[in-house]
Amino acid sequence: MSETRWLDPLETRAWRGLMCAHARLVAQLDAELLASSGISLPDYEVLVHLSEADSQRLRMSELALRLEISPSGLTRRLDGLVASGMVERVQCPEDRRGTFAVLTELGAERLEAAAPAHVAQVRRWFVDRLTRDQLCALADAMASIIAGSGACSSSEVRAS
Amino acid sequence: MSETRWLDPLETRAWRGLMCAHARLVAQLDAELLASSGISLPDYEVLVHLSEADSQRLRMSELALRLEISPSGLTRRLDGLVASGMVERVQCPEDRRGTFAVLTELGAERLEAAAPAHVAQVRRWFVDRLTRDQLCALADAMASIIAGSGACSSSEVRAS
DNA sequence: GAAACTTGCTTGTATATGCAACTATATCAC
DNA sequence: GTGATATAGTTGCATATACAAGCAAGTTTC
Repeated sequence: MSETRWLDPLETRAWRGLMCAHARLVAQLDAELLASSGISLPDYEVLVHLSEADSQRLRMSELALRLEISPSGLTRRLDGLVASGMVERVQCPEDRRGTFAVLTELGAERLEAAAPAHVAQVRRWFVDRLTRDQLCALADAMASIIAGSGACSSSEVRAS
Repeated sequence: MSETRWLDPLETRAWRGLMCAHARLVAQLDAELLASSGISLPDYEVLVHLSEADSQRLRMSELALRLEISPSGLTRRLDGLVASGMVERVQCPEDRRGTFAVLTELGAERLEAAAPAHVAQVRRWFVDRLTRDQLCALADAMASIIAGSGACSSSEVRAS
């Protein structure tokens, strides 16, 4: 075992900065989204993915991959969204084990109502703090990390 | 209310990329750390912060700020670390409401044992995927975001 | 210096989220 | 086709984490 190569100051700054910035952004955006539209950030992300999908529906397994959460986590998250009428479960006709999560009319409306304020907050706390070059460098850097990490749900980052 | 200015492709790529890369990194590193040393990533972070502090101790409130978690979350996290003997609680003599979390001998040993493998994994999944320029751009970008967001526990990012 | 307020931490409670086990269906091997 | 295996999703259980309320010790106000 060779001598450990510790992180130098720049590496540390980048690593801790990433963790800290993420925590701040998520806390801020979740709180604001909940206050402005009564939808949590995780729920919002479900709605966004469904709204972008063909026929506004995705298989549970595919949705879990895109959201980076466990299947069981998604089951429970969907329970909540179904209870509030924003999503429906529809059995997949080709594979009767499978279930589609389908965005409802109400879900689409709630999303449409929530989105402008949320996007404005993403701008405020994230996009507007960075130059165009920084955004580009950041996007490339994140793509490298994602490409290096396990099974990349292909559509995760390239989409829209 | 003006027309919503949606995120353009680059902005979206940066934003989603950040969320996705973070999720991947945390999942990967937590699993590996737990497997290699039986310490969870959140616990490891507590140990790191204490090890870097003067006299290997920090007030609960300060530690919670640095870790970006709630006071109650820290109380419970510390309960676990105290139970496993890696941290002690010591009443603050100047302010008897206050408590110091103090790294124990055992905690320092466990941290020292865990650190090399963990740092190697941070290199593997994060540092090594980026060029020096990317690391620098990332560190600066994250610093801008953190500076823009609420009360920055001053030491969070500049330290080490 | 006592009442009102603030601060530091913990505890009650609610919600979230993952792993492992389970059920149901599909696919493969022969 | 029947048994073995694999896959999709859900559920039991354990753990995590936050908010709000509570308690104890400082601080301020008068």
